[in-house]
Formats: sequence, structure tokens, C-alpha cells
Amino acid sequence: MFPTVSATPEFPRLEEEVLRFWRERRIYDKSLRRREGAPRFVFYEGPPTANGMPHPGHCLTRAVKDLFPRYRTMRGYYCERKAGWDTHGLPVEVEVCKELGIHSKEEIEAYGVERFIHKCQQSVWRYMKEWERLTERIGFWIRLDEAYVTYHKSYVDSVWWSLKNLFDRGLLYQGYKIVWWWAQGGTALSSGEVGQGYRQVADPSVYVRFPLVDRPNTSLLVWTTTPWTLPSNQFAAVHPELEYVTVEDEETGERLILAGALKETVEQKAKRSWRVVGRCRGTELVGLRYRPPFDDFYSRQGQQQGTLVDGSRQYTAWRIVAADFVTTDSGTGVVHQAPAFGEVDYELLLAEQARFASGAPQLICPVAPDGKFTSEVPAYQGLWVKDADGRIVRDLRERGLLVHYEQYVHEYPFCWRAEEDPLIQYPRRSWFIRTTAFRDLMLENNRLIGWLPEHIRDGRFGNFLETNVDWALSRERFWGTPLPIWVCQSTGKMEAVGSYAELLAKPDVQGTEVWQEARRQYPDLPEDLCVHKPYIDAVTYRSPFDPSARMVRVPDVIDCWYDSGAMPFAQWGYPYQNRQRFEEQFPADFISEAIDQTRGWFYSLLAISTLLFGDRHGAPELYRPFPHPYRNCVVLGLMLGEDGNKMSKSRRNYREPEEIFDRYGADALRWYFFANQAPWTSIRYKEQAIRDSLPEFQLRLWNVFSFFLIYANLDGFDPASRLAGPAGELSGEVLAAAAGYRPVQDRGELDRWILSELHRTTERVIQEMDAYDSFTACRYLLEFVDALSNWYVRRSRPRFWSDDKQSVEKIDAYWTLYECLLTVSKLIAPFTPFLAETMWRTLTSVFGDRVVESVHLCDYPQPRNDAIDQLLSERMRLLRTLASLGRNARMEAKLKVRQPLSRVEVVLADSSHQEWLEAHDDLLKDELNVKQIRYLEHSDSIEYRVQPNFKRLGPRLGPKMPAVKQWLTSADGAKLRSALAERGRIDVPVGDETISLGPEDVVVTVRARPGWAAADDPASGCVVILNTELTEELIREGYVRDLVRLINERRKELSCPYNAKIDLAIVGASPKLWQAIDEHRDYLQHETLCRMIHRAPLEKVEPATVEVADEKVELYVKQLTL
RNA sequence: GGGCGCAUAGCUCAGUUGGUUAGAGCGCGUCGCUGAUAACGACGAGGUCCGAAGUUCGAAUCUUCGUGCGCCCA
Repeated sequence: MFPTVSATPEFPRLEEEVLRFWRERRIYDKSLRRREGAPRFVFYEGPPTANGMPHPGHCLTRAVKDLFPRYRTMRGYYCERKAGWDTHGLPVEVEVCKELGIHSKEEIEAYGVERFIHKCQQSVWRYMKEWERLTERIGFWIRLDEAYVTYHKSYVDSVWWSLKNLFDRGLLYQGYKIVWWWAQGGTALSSGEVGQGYRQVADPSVYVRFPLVDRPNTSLLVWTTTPWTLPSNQFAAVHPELEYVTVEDEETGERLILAGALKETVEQKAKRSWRVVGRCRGTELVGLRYRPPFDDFYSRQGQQQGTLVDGSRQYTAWRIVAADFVTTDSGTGVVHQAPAFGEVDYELLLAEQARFASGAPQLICPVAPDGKFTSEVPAYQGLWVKDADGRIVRDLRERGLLVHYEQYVHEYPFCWRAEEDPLIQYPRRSWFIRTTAFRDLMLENNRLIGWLPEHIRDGRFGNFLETNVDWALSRERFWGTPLPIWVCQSTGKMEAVGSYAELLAKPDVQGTEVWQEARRQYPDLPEDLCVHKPYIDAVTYRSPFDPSARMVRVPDVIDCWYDSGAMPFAQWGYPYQNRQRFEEQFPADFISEAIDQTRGWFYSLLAISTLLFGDRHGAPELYRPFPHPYRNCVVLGLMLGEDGNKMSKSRRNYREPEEIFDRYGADALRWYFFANQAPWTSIRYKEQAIRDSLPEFQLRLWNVFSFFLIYANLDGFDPASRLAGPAGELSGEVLAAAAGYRPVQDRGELDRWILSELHRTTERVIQEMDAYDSFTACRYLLEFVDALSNWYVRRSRPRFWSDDKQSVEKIDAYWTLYECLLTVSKLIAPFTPFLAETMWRTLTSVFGDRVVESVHLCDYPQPRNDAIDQLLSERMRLLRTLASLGRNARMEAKLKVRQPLSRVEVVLADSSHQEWLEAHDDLLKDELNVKQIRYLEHSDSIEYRVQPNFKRLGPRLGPKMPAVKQWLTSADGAKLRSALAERGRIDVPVGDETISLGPEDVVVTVRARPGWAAADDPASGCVVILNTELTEELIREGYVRDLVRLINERRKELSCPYNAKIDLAIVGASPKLWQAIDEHRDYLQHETLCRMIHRAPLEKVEPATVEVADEKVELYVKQLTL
């Protein structure tokens, strides 16, 4: 006997059982062990940061990350899954600061870097338990106990190794980075923090003269909203392609140069009257020199020249340069450039510097980190830059340089922790990786990656790579991988250190006692912290550049994106450990994260990998062919809350994952993710939608499953007793050896059909899953479950109900359904692993330990081509269409299915399937409750429509198409059809010519004429027509069917077991009704398990009054003891 | 401001290389079944395919512009 299951399953409870089973029997381990030595499918886990609660978005990633490895494992691959945790970075520091109630770097230093670092290390694991629980609960199989951790010493060693490699190859350099700087707090803010702080403010907007050196009485007209940056001016930028005009002031006669498109706007603002005296393109202005409004630097450097790469001489600064970013949206089209205080400006400086062989322009920055002018600009020395604005404007006006002044309202960022402090852009010394030198290689690598969706490759990601800038690697923070560069205190020369061990092996190492002391003071301190601040900062050694000097580490840590991007090798501690494992697990076959990782992990992986392993010449010993480090990347959409907005805790617009698991189960969530939209479209996370996705797949499948168990038990169908020896995975070959398992080709059409559908589905699911298209795969699975439930089981019910327990047909039905359910449980195993396991365990329970214990230890089903019958599939679809049309027609004619009809007629546009259909009359007759089905060539109730075959005729006819279409639709369809049949062509007159159309050139559809009880399906070309004539005989039969329904309803009300017999009395029926009952007495008794039908009330039985045949009768139903 | 993406039924979403009656599920309505039974099923009504222009014999699909939304970056 099979275990019985509830018709209304509690999936969450069943899932808990499955989890326990997996845990106790170590199923995941076993699934790996049985694939040892098999080809690998390599998966990389993008490490989450566990210092926040996991939310629904993480569920999606974790579900997708589980799906494909599970699938590939079943398909025969060896797929290790090593977890990982991202542990460094600002988010962790911020979390700790919150806890300590502090903000700035000074406050952290005052608190103590050592204690702060300890806090960070502990904070990382704050939500570890939650993450692990979620991971397990959603069924994400991954080795958590072997997770890589980015702060571990072995990981840091690996990262250092890679950085040393880059440093030694000259790819790591120091430069300036323009950051958003909080001067009062002395710290840079991350882009996320800056984004939070934008506010509308009014700033001074000034139009300033920059007099040209070589054109008397002529000035550039320059606009800026940050007057305080004017003393730091180095260039003026114009767009090379824009038109510029020279205007003459009607009153003063002075000349100004500005963009032609902006002349009128500025003229009106300044309330001047200007006459255009010259026009030119931006390129023609390039190279002209001007006097900046402030002399502090110009007076000393104004005449300096350098040598360009081509050998010619060029003034270093204060000249016009070309730049594409100049627009005419605002300002004057001539843009003031202060490279120290604008990222774009700084890039321009870099580009200028690159043109010089010697004597290149240097960055001018007369502002100290506290935001106050230095002694380089004596006039404003000690003044906070924003406070200097007013005085600068006044000075400009007094010196006659100000053309116009106004207030300008715009969005400007403020510090999110000190709302009154505006941020400024400010240059900081920073370390860069020269990624730009690898742009082409990165693009080449990118081209070979399988992106899903594809547009990421050339779109978002490709564009990003095209406009690549060097990676600003260093961070002036505390909790991160320390930058492994030591500087000689006397010569300033530097070297990179490739591991902690390498550091300790340096000559005359000092400072390690700081760490030793910490270990004594805090015995619980993890060994890994020895490579972190502040301990690592204390370690110095004798300089190889100057024996009297010490080597001291630079204070920075690195961008934590570098950590995660280094995981392909760092997760193994490569190259100091596990060299073999790295080789086996590089590159990844599959990774998946949400789209916000494009510039995050997707980039850091690709960049690091390309720089280290993609440089055939620079690092030949590490070279590996592209693509790497990942071959396929499924880019997931963003997850939105119930209201379609971004999910946010404060808005409470989403349910906690735990709640979903407890109510509907992990499978419900997984299936919702996989089956409802392509994974890269953004997903609305709605509880309602998750609940609704249950019945259409899982519940429907469950019903079939439960149906099978009920009847198999009832009929004593026991596959285990019919099969000797080990049953393994109960594959088709194993089942074929069972007693009573007839070869499929010997079975009935319905059985052959559903098995054909099963193999077709298997074939398609494999095809889609190999292409990482889980969404389409799910659609095929849905389609199959629908076919199984709504046609196979529905049409097979009489076989399951038949009294002859051992009839061949019945046994066939059991084997067929059993095989379908077993196979489906394997097919859905990667998608809904819990339901699959429950089904498998239940269906195979009768075999005891002769069968594989878990569905996840099975091979994925293999489709058999010889089991797929395309023609049968097509025909069955047609038959289903006919049934649907028949019901449709009954509906139209208001003739309920319980009322038998004498006949339906079917007209097929294409008669090639007619013979087959005729052989299945019984099925259709039963489905439609009619006595006879006739196939006709023609009927008065139908009409034909002949349309051009557009696809075929389009290229041939072109513009004549509408005329042909018009002629065909207005002609008599039936005549055209017969003409086509007799002569093989139709001649269509178009203008002066005649166009001859063959059978291939037109599409003939048949349709029901309006007003008939008929329904058509033009797509398949069939019409079903009802004979609505009712004879007395038919009506009487309808009465009995009604009666049967009422009696069975009564049985149910009385809670009769469905195999219990009854005695029945019908009181008050008319002779007409009795005639009907007598005529169909056997049918009635059989359908209601009725022994006797009485005409007098039964004693001790409560009657029920029912209405049948327009009369009221009393029913007495008495259950007989079993 | 730039890049990328999205916009189709009341809701959530499909829609293959352009082919002439635009699909599914849910919801809604009508009904059926009553031996899967607190299940199951059928049928139906719902659409200016965001707007405009263009290419084409033919556009939800291709092009351009615009509108709205999202993401990433300024």
C-alpha cells in the first residue's frame, strides 16, 4: 500500500519533513559524491554581506543559484557549491558606527581603531543565523561550512598576491581622485551617501570675463555656480563642434566670446545689447590663451611652457581646450575648469597631461582638506570656501570682470549626517589600477560571455567597459583588506608584499609584537586579524633602497569590490594553497546576480580576471584563454514591493520571506520566481501572486498524485510486488521489466499519447534549461501537468472506476500514470525540490530500500525519440479542440451537458485526420454526451473563407496584395474551395492581369454561419454543429442523469463512503418520470451503487425534496451496511 | 544630464526571424461535474498593444521623436 496523502496538503509542513530527511541522510553530500570524477559544472557564489537581514530579493538570487546547479547535477555533472561571505567595507563600518553612536573618522580614531576593528569583525556575523536559515529553508544547497570569508588571512594573502602581481607589472599607481568630500568631518562619502544628501539650494551664478591674451578688448564669457573655484582655474573648455560668436557690446564696444546658441539668453539676462561681429567653430578657438580672473598662480606660471609628445611647445595652462561634455543647456558654452574641484575637470587635466612629454600642467589646489583656502591664495586664506563665494563675487565686480550675477536654484549634495554642511568635490591621493590599459582585452573577454538577457553584453555592460576609467582602488578607511604596499621612509620608493609570510620574511621585521600583545589581551581574537589594521600598520622592515631606512605600509585599505572580484582564486587561497582546486574550478560555467551588480561584482570579476589571467604578454605564466572568469551570467531583474515601488522596510510593502515560507512554502516562492516571468524582468513580490501561482501547478499536480494513490490503493496496484530485485531510479528500462507492464506500443491511444507528451516535455525542458531559460522550461512543465490532469486523468477515469481490478486496460492506466508521476517528480526536482521529494518518496515507498532514496540522487530523465509521436500529439490536440467546440456550441444553445443529444456534425477543412478522429468517436461522444458523431464534407451551417497566404505571397505580389485579398474575401468561399480542389488553382483578376494562386498560396478556413448551434476554430479548420432536436426519449434520459446527480449529492450529504451500497425510494414521481427511471434502471443503479429502488418511503430515513423534470419528488437514501 | 531597460486585458505577465481574428494565469460572469469532492472542469466578457510620425503590400514586433516608470552613472 502507498501512504495516503491529504487532498489539501500543507506544503510548509511537508517541506520541513523533507528538510529533516535531507539533513539526516546527508542527501546533498551524496548527490555530490555520486558525481565524483564526472565533468564539472562550475558555479561561483557571489558573496553576500551578512550584516543585514536577508530580504525577498536575496530569495530570488538564492533560488536561481540553486536551480541550475541542481539541474546540472542531475544531468550528470559534478557541481561543487562553495558559499562565501563579503565581510569588508563601509557598510560594515557604518553599521558599527550606528551601534556606537559615532560618525566621523576622528570619532572612530578616538574610540580606538583596534576596538573598532574588533567590532567590525563581530558585526559581520550579526545576521549569520538568519542567512543560514534562509539558505537552508529555500532549499539552496551550498556548502556553508566551507564558506570563503574575505577577511580570512588566507583570502587576504591571495588578494595581496594578485595586487603584488599588478604592482610589479606597473599596473598599480598613485594619483588623485576627485571625491565628494565632507570637509568638516574630514572624510569622503560614498556615492550612496552622497545620493541621500541632495537638496535644493540657491547658489551664486556668475558670468565672468576671461580676457584673451592675444586679442585686445576681447574676453571669453565664462559661467560658474562655484565662484570659489575661480582662483583654481586652469583651463577654459569649449565644444569643438559648436558654433561660437564674438559679440560687440553696443554701449561699451567690448567684445565677448560665447556659444551662438546662448547669445540671446545671456544677453537678456545681463540686460545688454550685443552685436555679432564674428562666428567660428569651437575648434578654431582651441589654443587661445587668456588671463584667469585671479593672479595667484598665473603670475608665477602664466608663461610656462612644456614639450608635447610630438616635440612641439605648448603653454601649460590658461588656454582654451576642446571637450565633448560642453553643452548649451545652460551657461555660456565656455566652461571654467578647476580640475581640483570637479571630476570632469580633473579628467580633462589628465588628458592634457597625457599630451605632454615634459613640463605637463600640475594640479592646482589651494584648498586644505578642512575646506579652507591656503596661503597660496592670500586674499582668502583661512576662509571656508563656501563663505568665500560672496567676497569673490564682490572682488570680481570691483575689478570689472563680472558681466552678470544672479541666484541659481539647483540640487546640491549635503552631508547626510551633518545637514548644514555642503559637500565639495576635492582631490585625494589615491591608488588606481590601470584598467584602461586592458579595455580592449576586457571587451574581447566580454564578447565571449553568454549573457542573459543578451543586451547586457553590448548595452549596459559593454558601454560601461567602453568608457572605462582606471579603478580607484584605495579607501581611507579602517575595515578592509590593507593595501600591501610599503614605502621607504627615506627614498619614497615602494614595493608590494605578496603575503603575510613574505612580509615576516623581510629583513629586520619589527612591530609584530603589537599583534602578539593583542592576542594576549584578547585571547578570543581570531588569528585572521593579524593582517588587518591596526596590527599590520605596525609592521615595518629594513628598506632595500636605503639600509638605514624603514619600510612603512601606506595607510589605505582597498575597495571591497576588489575582494569579491578576487574570489575565483582567493576562495582557495591561491596560489599558496589548493592550486589544483583553483585549476579545476576556473572559470565558472554559471553565475547569477541582480542587475545592480553590473558595475559591481560582474565588473570586478571580469576586470581582475582579465588583468591577471588575460594578458598573454604581461603575465604569460598566468595566461588563460577567454572567457573568464565566467562563461554564462544570468542577470536578474530588480525585485519590487507589493505596490510596485522599491522594497523598503519603512514602507512595509513586502512580506518577510519567513512568512511566505510558513504560509505557502519555499516551493511556492521558487515556482513563482521561475514560472511567472523571465528572470531578468523586474519582479513584483506580491503575496497574492505567490498564493495564486500555487493552484495552477503544484495543487493540480498534487491532485493527480493524490488521485493515483487513492485508486492504486483501492485496486491494490503494487508496483513493488511486480518487480523483482533492485529498482534503482525506476527508469523506463527498469519499469519495462515489471510484471504487467505492457510495451507502450501495445497500450491504448491515450496512454501512448500522454507518454509521448511526457517525452516531448522532457526534451523541451532539457533544451531550455541548457540555455538557462528556466521560464520557458516552466511553461512546458505547466503544459504537461495540464494535459495530465485535464485530459489524461479526466478521460481515463472510467478505466480507474471499472470493477475488473485486473483488466489489462486498468493495469495499463496504472503503469502509465505511475511512470508519468515518477518522471514528473524528477523533471520538477530542480524547480520545486521539496514537492518533487515528497512525491518521489511517496511513490517509491513500496519499494523500501530497493530504490534510490532521494529524487535528487536520480539522473534527469532522458527523452526517447521513439516514444514521441508527433502525429498523435497533433491529432489529440485536434480532438481536444473538437470537444471544446462542442461544449462551446452547447453553451450557446443553452443545452447543458447532462441532456443527451442525438447527433453532432463535424466539418474539417483538412480531412487528413478524419479517419483517426472517427476511430475516437466514443471518447468524443462521452465528452459531449451525444449518441452519434458524423463527419461531413459540407454543411449548410458553415461557410468557407479563403485568404492569401501572406507569408508566401508577400514577396511575390508586393503592392498587389491588398487587391488580391479584397477579391478573395469578397468572392464565394465555397466556390473558390471547390475550384481549388478541381483545377488546383484560383485565378484572381487584378487590373489587367490575372494572378494564378495554387493551394499553397491560400489559406482556407471554415467557420460556422451565424445563427446555428455551431462553433468553429479557424486555426485548426474545424466546425462542430449540434443537432438540437430533442426527442422524448432523449429528454427522459436527461431526467435520469439529473436524478443520478441528485442522488449522489444526497449520498454525499449523508457522508456515504463512496463504495457503500444504498437502497433508494422515490416518492411522488409522475408516470412520465417513472417511465424514464424504468427505461434506464440499470444505469441509475450502477451510477449510484443502488440495490433496490422503492416507490414507498423508507422507514427511519430522512427524505430530501429535489426537483427533477419540472416536478418535486422526495428522495430516500439509505446506506446499507458494508 | 548620459547610458541601459520597461510600457500589451481589471491584475501579473507571454508574444519566436514583421504575415492580417494579439495569448496565458488570476480575478470577474455564466455554467457544468459530483467515485480527485472544502476538489475539479468548461465557456464567456474584457485590449486604440503608452502617444505621434515613418519604413512596408502588411507593424504589438523595425526606425525616429515624445510621454511615463525603473536601474546604473553623472
